[in-house]
Amino acid sequence: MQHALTRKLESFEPLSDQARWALNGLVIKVRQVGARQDLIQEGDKPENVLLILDGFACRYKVLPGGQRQIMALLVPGDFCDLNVFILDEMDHAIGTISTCQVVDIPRQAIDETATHHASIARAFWWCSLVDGAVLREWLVNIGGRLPAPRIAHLFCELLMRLEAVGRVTDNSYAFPLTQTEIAETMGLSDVHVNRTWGDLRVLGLIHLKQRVLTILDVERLKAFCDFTPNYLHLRNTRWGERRDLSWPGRAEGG
Amino acid sequence: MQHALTRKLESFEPLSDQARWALNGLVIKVRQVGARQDLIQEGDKPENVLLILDGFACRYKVLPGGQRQIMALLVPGDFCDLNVFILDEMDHAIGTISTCQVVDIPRQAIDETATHHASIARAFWWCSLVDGAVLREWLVNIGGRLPAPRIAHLFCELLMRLEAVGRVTDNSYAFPLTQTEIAETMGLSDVHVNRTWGDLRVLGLIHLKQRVLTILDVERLKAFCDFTPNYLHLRNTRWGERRDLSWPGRAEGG
DNA sequence: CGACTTATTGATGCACTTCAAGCGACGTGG
DNA sequence: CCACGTCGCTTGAAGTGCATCAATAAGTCG
Repeated sequence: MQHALTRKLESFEPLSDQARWALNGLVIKVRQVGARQDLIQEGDKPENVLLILDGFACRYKVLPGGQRQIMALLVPGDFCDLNVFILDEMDHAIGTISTCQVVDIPRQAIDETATHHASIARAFWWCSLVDGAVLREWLVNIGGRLPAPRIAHLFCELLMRLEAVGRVTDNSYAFPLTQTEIAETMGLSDVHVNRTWGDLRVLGLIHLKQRVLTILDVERLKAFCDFTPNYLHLRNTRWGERRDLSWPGRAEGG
Repeated sequence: MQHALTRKLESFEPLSDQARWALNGLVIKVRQVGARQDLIQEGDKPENVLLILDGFACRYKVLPGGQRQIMALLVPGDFCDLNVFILDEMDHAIGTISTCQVVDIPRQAIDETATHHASIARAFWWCSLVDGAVLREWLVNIGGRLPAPRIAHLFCELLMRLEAVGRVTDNSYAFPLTQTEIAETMGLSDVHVNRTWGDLRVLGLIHLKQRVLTILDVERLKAFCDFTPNYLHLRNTRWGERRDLSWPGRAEGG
């Protein structure tokens, strides 16, 4: 079975067998990390690139008041930082939310793979750009949307991102965040997240049981929060419009 | 006089004369754009990279309710999008705030310059990474800080970013944003921005006159909003800690 | 089973939004 | 040259959405 990274990259553009094989070559040294552990701390200077193979992690900063702000959720197939080594040191921390399977990929291996496979280099670029786009959408979400659609938007986004890596069945996916952690990502109090959550439940939009979230009515949830998936730039999935780019045989260096 | 881009890149690492010369070669086809004009619209597929040489611009999205959310401020030396052409189309718009001088740089020219000058390629990478870091800090700002420190933080960040491109004198810089535009970046109402602004003024922290903002007490303003400049990853300016890389005589062309 | 974390609910208060009106600066046209 | 419109800033008043504090219930892990 192909792992999350390959699936994700192929939601951008198809890969040759050689490219897929090269990607598999990156995934050695898998390790298991428990929930709520730091993978990287602020001030670190990581030499390896981290890849999340399974589980949820997050980027976060802690404000002087002690409150934590989560800035991004990392799901299977997501890189922690493809090119941090250019910077002097990490300006934020990365921690697990659930138990995670993490891969340490030497910087050199990334570079070499990208050099030998133009399609992978392009796909890595695409990852970085989409990460930025997601971040911008989060800013819009927090800055501009009311609490209920704000939370709903997160659920919609995760539905699509997890779908792209094969982690969704029947509009359900594993959702390990506590309400407090949702509050930390959404700039709300945990109490208010709870009440808003209740509203969404009453509206018949979502259902949560044993850390599995089910979207009861995808279209209604999307309409509820004005979810527009263009910022995820998926084009090769059932959500992304499949464009007629008709790759003329991809010219893949193999 | 060297332009903003060169200055900015040199706040990351020093450049050779050849590299500086190559950068100058990118800056042809300068055009003037009036205030409050769109440079790029959502859905566009730009072929050129835009560089802001002078003035303020912003990234923004418009929510269905009609409200605008500004997601980033672009100041002299900032690229609009170094690598958008990998994506299918723009997921947000870019518009000017003040009158701007903009350069259209063909994608090919960017690629060639980066290929021939490793230091420039690295510096371009650094630009992208810092853009992301700024975006994350904005998320923390909007999600976690109260209105007064939130606005103060913006002023601190602009002070340093503009300082890096030589647009600050005596802790003053041109500040063309209206209070409504500040509100649109901060996720606040314009009325509340006005009141909060008044608070900052009463505290003796800032002073605005004829679109020139003066930070009256930089250290106090920084302390007020817990400003930590590490996320800007400057190391070659008077703010960034100068690391003992021992450049043999700054090679400051001037 | 007992300790601890997570979810839920109530009560209280204030920070922020919204609506609304007035003011100064600026530009335009009669 | 002054009347007028527009735009940005300022201030007031009113309502409420969200945070905070607090206590209980439900779930989870040893």
